[in-house]
Amino acid sequence: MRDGRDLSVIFERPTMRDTFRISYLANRLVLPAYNDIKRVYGLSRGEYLLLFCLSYIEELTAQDVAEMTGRPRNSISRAVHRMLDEGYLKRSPDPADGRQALLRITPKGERLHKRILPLFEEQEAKMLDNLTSEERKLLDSLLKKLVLRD
Amino acid sequence: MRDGRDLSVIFERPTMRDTFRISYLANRLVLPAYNDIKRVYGLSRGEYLLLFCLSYIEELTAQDVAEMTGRPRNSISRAVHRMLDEGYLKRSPDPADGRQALLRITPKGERLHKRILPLFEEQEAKMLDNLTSEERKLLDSLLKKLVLRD
DNA sequence: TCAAACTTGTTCCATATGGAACAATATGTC
DNA sequence: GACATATTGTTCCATATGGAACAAGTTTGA
Repeated sequence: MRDGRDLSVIFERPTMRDTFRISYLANRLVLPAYNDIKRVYGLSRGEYLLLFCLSYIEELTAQDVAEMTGRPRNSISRAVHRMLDEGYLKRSPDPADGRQALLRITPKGERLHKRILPLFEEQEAKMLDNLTSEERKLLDSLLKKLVLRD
Repeated sequence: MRDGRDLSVIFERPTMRDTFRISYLANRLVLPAYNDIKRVYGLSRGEYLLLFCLSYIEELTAQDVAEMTGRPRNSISRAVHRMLDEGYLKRSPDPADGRQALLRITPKGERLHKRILPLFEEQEAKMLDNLTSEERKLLDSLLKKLVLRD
């Protein structure tokens, strides 16, 4: 930045304040980790999101993951194929519905996920480290209300 | 989603909870509006961000915008050229530093921005509409702390 | 029961995107 | 003053990304 100009006034805009702040935070939280993941493990965002979702919910369809993450279905589809090839996921046809398939993470996938998680946790910790524990609880409950909204 | 399965448990993960929530909210807040902007006005995200920043701070360099938004410099550079061509921006060399140029929004750019803003405001209002005004104030102050952190 | 409407996952394609290298200018240091 | 270092904006390029159309399967409803 040239001389001492303070660009952070952008966060004080009268409208779109929360939108811009949240979007900015998301970038800061997530992009450095995705870059590392790409560089070190060769995974794209969609591929990582698969690991992420399946590490917490054991069985999901591609469509489920698309809904949970807000990514388009074709991105997820592409990612599923990559991850199957690499042996991080396995897939079985759903006996109850011939259109869809059930995805699960493999032990190899779980090991990968365990190595990746700290990258995000580090960013999150950095972001939160000037909040008191009270404030963190507040933030947590407010965010929860927002995400469960729709 | 197949039958009544509740995918929202993903928001209760023990780690990366805030990261995932913030990232999810950012997607929901911002992607629909960017799609509309692309479809209706033909502007990409980078192009819109230029309007956004320059509608609030009257004079900025491309580098300033890159820092404020967290986007890479080449994306901004590309956007600047498009917006100059369309007449939404004007640029003048910085007399004090031959490397950089000073950007300003034109009246045409301002009119465009005024038409676009409601798209975002609508999303933001929708997101916030189940928070009380107390909670909104709290959220506002917490987000402020977070964005000013680094 | 059967056709229309919808859903899932996929492929194709056009475009958005960001890293790396570069030229021009500025700054620092001796 | 001059050489090494840093910064700005740019171009080039390889890749990520998402929309649209599609095939296969499922649901709906007369």
